[in-house]
Amino acid sequence: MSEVNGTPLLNRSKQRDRMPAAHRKPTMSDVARLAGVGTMTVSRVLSGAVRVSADTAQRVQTAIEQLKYRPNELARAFRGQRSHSIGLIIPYLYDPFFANCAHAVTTVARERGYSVIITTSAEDPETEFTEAEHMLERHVDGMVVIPSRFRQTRLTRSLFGKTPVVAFDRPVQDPSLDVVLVQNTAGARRIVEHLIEHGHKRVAYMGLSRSLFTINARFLGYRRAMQEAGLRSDAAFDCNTEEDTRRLLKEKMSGKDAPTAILTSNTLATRYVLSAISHLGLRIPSDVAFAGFDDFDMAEFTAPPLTVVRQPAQEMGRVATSLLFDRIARGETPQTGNRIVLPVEIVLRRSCGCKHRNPVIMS
Amino acid sequence: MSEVNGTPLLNRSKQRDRMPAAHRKPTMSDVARLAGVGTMTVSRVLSGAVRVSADTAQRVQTAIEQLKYRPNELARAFRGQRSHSIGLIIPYLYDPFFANCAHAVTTVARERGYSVIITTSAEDPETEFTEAEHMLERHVDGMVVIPSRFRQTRLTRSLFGKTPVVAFDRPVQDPSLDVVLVQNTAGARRIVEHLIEHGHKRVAYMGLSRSLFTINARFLGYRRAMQEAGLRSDAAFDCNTEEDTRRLLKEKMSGKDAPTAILTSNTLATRYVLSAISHLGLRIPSDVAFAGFDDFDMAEFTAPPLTVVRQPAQEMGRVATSLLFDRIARGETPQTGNRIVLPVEIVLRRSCGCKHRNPVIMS
DNA sequence: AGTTCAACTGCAAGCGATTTCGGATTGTGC
DNA sequence: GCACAATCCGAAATCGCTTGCAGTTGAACT
Repeated sequence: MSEVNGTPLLNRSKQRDRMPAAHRKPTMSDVARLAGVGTMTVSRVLSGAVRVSADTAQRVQTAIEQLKYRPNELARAFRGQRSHSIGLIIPYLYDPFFANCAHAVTTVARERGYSVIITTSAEDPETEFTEAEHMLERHVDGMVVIPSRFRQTRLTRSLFGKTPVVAFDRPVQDPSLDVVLVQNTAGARRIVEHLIEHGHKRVAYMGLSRSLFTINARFLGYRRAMQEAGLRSDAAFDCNTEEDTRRLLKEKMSGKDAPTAILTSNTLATRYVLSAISHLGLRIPSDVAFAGFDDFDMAEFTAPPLTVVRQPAQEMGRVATSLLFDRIARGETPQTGNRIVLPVEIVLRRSCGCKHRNPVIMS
Repeated sequence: MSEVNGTPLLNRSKQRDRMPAAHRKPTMSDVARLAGVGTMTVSRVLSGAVRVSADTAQRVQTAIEQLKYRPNELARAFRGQRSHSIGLIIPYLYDPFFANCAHAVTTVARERGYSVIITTSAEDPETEFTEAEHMLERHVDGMVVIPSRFRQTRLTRSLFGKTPVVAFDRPVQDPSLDVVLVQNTAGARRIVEHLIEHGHKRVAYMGLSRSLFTINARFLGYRRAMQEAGLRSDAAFDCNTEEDTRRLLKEKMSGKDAPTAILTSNTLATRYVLSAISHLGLRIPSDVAFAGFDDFDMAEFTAPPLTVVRQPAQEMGRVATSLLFDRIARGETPQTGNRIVLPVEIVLRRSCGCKHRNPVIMS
C-alpha cells in the first residue's frame, strides 16, 4: 500500500492529477496530500470531534495554513444534514420596526455561528410563499418569519415539513408553529385608558388596514377600553395614505362630535396623522391629545414629544430566534407550538397631556 | 434499452432501492424513475436551457408535481459553479439608513432570483473580516458591503479572490473593488453655505468619530465651506455619547464665541444635539440654527422641522447591487473598479432659519 | 438506398465534504 | 512472547445534481 501512489497506471480518472493548485481553490484532499494523510484525517482535525494524534494534527494544521485552505461550506452542508443557515422573511426592511427585529435575528444567529438568508415579502402572501419555498430549497435549518396577511397565508406545516419555523409579531393559522407576539391589545387598551384618565371622552383610533393582525389587535384594545369606560368606540378610521388621512381628519375635526384625542395604530399612521394635524394648524395636546402605538427614535423630539406604546422589537427577534434554535437543537416537531406574548411599555411624554418634562415609562 | 429498468440484478449498490420515498425528500432520480426518463432529462426540463420534446417534458412535469419534487438548491449550487446567492455586510440593521440600503439590496437580488445572506459587522473590522470569510466559504457569487473603519480594514482582493465585491457608502483601500458613494463633502459644503447665506458666521460641526469615512468627508465639506467664506472652521467637535454632547454644547454655547448655527454629521448626532439643545432650553432657529446630515422619517415633525442633507440610501443600495450583478455576469475581475458618486439633495425646512411652510428641495 | 445531420436522451464521472467500515499500529495483561 | 483491546487512520461510498460524451432516432440529402 505504501508505494501505490507512485503507480500512475492504477489511477482511475478519480485520482487524476488536477490543476497544479494554481487558480483552483484548495480542497481537503490537497491538504491531505500535502500533510501526507487521508482526507478523513483532515476532516477529523477540522471538526475536532474525534481524537487525532497531536503530531498528525499539527501537520494537518500546517498544511491548511500553507495552502490557505478554507472548507467548502456548500459541500459540507450538502453532505451533512445541517446547512448552518436560517431563513428570515419580513415585510420590509426600510421600516425601522422590522429592521430592529431583523437586527436581533442576525445577531443571535451570528452568535450561534449560523448564517441568515433574508428576504422581504412586501406583505404579499404570494411572494412570501415563494420566498419560503426558495429557502426550503436551500435547506435552511429553520425559519423565522413575520407572516403577512393572516387570512391568505400559505405558510403551513405541510409546506415546511420537518423544518422548524417560528412566526413573530403576527400569528399564523397553523397551530403547530411557534409564535412570539407582543401585547397589542393590552397595550392599546392601557394607553386609551390613560387618555380617558386625562378626561377625554371622544377618542379616535386611526390606523392602517385592519387586515393586518397587529393593527386589528390594537383596534380591539382601543374598543375595549372605550367600552369599559362607557364611551362610544365608533370613531375608528382607516388611514392608508397621507391624503386620505388629511381629508378624513379635516372632516372629523370639524364635525360636531370632533375627537379630543387620537390613538394611531403604528408609526406610519402616526406620520400621516401628524402631518394632517400640522396641516390643519391644530396644536397637540391643546386642540387634540395624541398617542401612538410604536415608539421611534425621534419621538422625543417631535412637537410635542409623543406618548407611545413601546414594543420590544429587538427582544421579540431575539426570543423568536432563540426559540428556533431550541427547536433545531431538539430536532422534534411538536403538535402544538409555543405562544409567547411579550409585554409592552407605555412611554408617557407630553402629547397625551402629561406635563412631566422627561418621559415616564410604565411597564 | 426499454426494459432495462426492470432488471434489478444489474443494480450496483449505487442504484439500490432507497427508502420507499416515505419520509425522504424526493430527489431528481425519483422523478426520473416515475417519468420513465433519465435524471438528465429531468435536469434539462428544470433548467429549460436545452430543448426537450414536449411529450417528455410533460411527463416529467407531471411526475414533479405528483411527487411534489423540489430541487435541492444546495446540491445544485455545489455541483454547478453558481450558488445564486450574494452576501451583504452592513454595520447595523437597526440604523434606518443602513436598513434602507439593505432593503434595496434584497429587493434587487430577489428580482434577479438571488438569495442574500446578510450579516452585521457592528463597525468592527475583525467581525467584518470573519463574516466575509464565512460568506466566501459559502461560495456566495458576490458581495455587497458597507466597510467599517477605513484604516483597519482587512477587506482586500486577496481575501476575495475572484469573487466580485462592491463596497458602498464608504470606500475601501483596495482599488480593484467597485465603490458607490454619495456626495458627502459636497453635500455638507452646500448646506453650510446655506447656513452662511442666512448670515451665520460661527457655524459648529458636531459629529461622531471622524475615523468613519462619511463622517470625516462631511467634516471636510464643512471646513471647506467655512474657509471659502473666510470664516473660522475650528468649531468642530466630536460627540459620541448623549452625555458628552450635552456637556460640550453647554460649554460652547455659554462661551463668548458661541456658535449661532450647528451642522451634525448624521442622524445619531442629530439626536444627541437635539436632546442637548432641548435640555439647555435653547430654541431653534432663533437661539441656534440647525442643519443635519441625513434625512429621516420624522424630520418634518420635529420642532421645528429639520433642514437636512438627504442621501439616496435605497438608490445607493440598488446601484451597488446592480453593479455587482454586472460583475457576476461578466465574470471578469478588473484591475481598477468603478467609483460611482451619487448626488444628494438639500431639504430646506425651518431649522436653518428658512420661513417656507413646506420643505424646499434643492438637488 | 445509403449517408449525414440534427434533435433528443442516457450513462458515467465527478463537485468536496462526511459517514461507514475495516485495517494498521500501537499498548496492555498474562 | 502472544492474544486482545484500544487508538488512530484511510479507502470507498455517498449526498443530489450537472457536465461531457456517446448513443439513438428520424428526417433530409445525394
